[in-house]
Amino acid sequence: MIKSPQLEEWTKKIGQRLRTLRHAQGLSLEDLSRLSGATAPTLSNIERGTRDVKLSTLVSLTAALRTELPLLFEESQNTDQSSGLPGYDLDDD
Amino acid sequence: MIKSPQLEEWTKKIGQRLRTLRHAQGLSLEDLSRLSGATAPTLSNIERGTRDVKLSTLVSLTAALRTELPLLFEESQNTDQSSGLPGYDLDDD
DNA sequence: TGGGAATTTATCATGTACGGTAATTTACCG
DNA sequence: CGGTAAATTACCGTACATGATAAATTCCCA
Repeated sequence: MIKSPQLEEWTKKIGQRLRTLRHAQGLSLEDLSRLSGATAPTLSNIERGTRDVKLSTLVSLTAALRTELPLLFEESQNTDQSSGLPGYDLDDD
Repeated sequence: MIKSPQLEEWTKKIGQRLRTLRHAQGLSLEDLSRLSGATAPTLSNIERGTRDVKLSTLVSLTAALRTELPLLFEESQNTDQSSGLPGYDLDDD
């Protein structure tokens, strides 16, 4: 895979946003793994921007994080759903 | 690949937008193939929404179409650069 | 500072996106 | 209609995203 600067920018930006969203909800990689179906190592790679991620993966991750896909691409956004969320019930799998 | 309704929505929406953008610039699949590096069959599949496309592909396509990646994901947008474009010079590759 | 949780890294297997190419079908325009 | 361009479909081969799992590393807090 030839990695253009453009692609690198996006993979990093998207990864950071996913991690921010996950942390904002107090989820570990394993938590999100359970919620999304992606394995923890895969999530780690994606959040660090080392993967050429597929659309299907982004869709399932945004669903698991209860956010919208376009949020990952918006130019300037407030990922700030900082603390008080409706809340995941981690026992409900 | 398990295809959720969500994913299907996005692949179709993105495909349609890409095709609209391409047509708006009077490009054939082969034209865009030359500009983007993706082959014409691949482009055909993506535009018809039959592919779980990778981020790198979307990045190169939006670059070739001289548009921005977030445009593919925006909720309501005007893809309407209908007719009179600055215009590609197909000889300049 | 010690120890468990969280994350990262490392393997291996599998599925599939994508390139390349050719053949077929469809669309368009005289 | 007929013919050419455009698009779709069909193969094959390769690369790599991802799952599954385990090991190593880093984090963090009592």
